[in-house]
Amino acid sequence: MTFSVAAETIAAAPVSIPATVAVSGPAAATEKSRCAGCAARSKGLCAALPAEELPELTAASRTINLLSSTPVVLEGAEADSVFTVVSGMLKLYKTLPDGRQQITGFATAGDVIGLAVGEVYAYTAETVTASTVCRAPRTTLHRLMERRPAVQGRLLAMTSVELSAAQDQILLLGCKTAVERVASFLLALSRRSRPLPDGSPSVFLPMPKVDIGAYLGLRPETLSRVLRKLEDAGAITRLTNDRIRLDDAAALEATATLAA
Amino acid sequence: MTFSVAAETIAAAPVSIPATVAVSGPAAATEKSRCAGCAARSKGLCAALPAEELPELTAASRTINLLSSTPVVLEGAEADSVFTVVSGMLKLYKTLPDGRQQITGFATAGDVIGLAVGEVYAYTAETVTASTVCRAPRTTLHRLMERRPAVQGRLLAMTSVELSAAQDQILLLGCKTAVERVASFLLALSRRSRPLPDGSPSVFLPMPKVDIGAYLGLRPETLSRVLRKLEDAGAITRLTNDRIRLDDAAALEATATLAA
DNA sequence: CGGATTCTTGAACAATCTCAACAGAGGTGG
DNA sequence: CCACCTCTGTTGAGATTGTTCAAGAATCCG
Repeated sequence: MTFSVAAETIAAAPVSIPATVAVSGPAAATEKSRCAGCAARSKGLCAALPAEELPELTAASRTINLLSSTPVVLEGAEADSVFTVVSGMLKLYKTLPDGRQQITGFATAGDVIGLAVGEVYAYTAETVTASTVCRAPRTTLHRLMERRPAVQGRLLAMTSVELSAAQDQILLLGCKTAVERVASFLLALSRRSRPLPDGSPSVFLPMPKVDIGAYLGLRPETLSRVLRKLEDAGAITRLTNDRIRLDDAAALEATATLAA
Repeated sequence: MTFSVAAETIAAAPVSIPATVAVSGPAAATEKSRCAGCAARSKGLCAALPAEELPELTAASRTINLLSSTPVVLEGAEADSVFTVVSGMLKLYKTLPDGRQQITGFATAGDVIGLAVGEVYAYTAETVTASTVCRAPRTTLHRLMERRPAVQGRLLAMTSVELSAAQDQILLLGCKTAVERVASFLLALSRRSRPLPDGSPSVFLPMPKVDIGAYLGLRPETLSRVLRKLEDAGAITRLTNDRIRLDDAAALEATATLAA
């Protein structure tokens, strides 16, 4: 269940977009205001755009609503578009020839997807929940960067942060044990979440356990066992299937072996 | 291999530089020509600099010669300088409180070291062979980027390539077996090396086996066993302790389970 | 040439994975 | 609104991979 957003439809489609509920160009809202009223206006790359650039971007971009489990970019496909996540969550992953998959990250509102070094996408991006993304041609981004150094600067900053996160993940995958990985993961997520009404930190995990495992380099069975262990130790409580409360963040930090 | 971004120069010295063999300011060569004649002039960030920027860079930077096993930047220390590797090889690593180390990459000529997202370095960089690096104040790099969008663009490109490499490493650490990791590593290195006189590809491994292990998420014992296995299988030949010839690159590729 | 470090090899051990079965959650259709 | 079906998640037991510990060999450097 998703719904459409706005209006026009030009939409070239190099990457197939199955399960799309709606593609919207300019329509519902005033064309000129689509970007201005966007939920991601103040995030990611768009935050670096002055208001006067919005009309061109609005004209060049399309908002797309997607159901869950829908691929947005495919590893190896020609990289001609970039996407900004407006809402929802996507998983980014790489696949080995024999089918093994490694999730390199999860993208949420404001994150940019589809930046490629070469001609093709380096990873596949797929929605894990119903999501809204905004597509723009790669050329538009390039033009914008030439004209606005601030955009390039913002992109550099975002890429640097991602690189730093990737190196943390390398540390996690290369050195840490299963429990340490899970504890680190929960803590990292909790820093980006709002605490529960009662003040205790919690994390929202809309993605399936297999995906969390694929992100942490663990099998879902192992993840399940580790979560049980943490729960038995009183460090966490599984409130629902997709929400965990951190009862003892200090204990988690102790077992997470955070970087020095 | 990995790397960092680029650098420029003025020279303050927040990080101690033990074992320095020689620090050279403007002196050996004509001051105005030091950068112009630098071995890294056409590499990394410097490649994006027009000749007219060189004098300022030369004035702001210092060339430093270092023995092996010498730290250049320390994880957690104030990040006020950036370095460009002129020659030699450095290892970049992160350390856990209990001493476990994960090497995130090796830096060679042209690579930039010390770019930080925040106020402090995110990793330690240490020479693995005697090396020459060029130090510049972070502020000089920032000034240069403002004045020359091309420099920022180059930095973005380098960072993007690094990010892509980091994601490949995440795939390697998260999914691959020991043999697959070693085969992938050897192949990756061989792509950047010159083949032997007889035409067969080979790789130069100046770093100790422990470091290769720390890069691949393996113990040195495991690495040793894997190399023996590959040698027994006829895929490689260990010419010397630091040079391996790839006798059957196709077999290595088959066992490397390269990304799709 | 000698001491020390690095590398290699062996054997036992531990962590994680694999396989398999069951339980629970969510969605569908009656 | 409930029953059914399927997919996801959990749990157990055994198999594997890679690690740990320890000793011997090779290499490096002075």
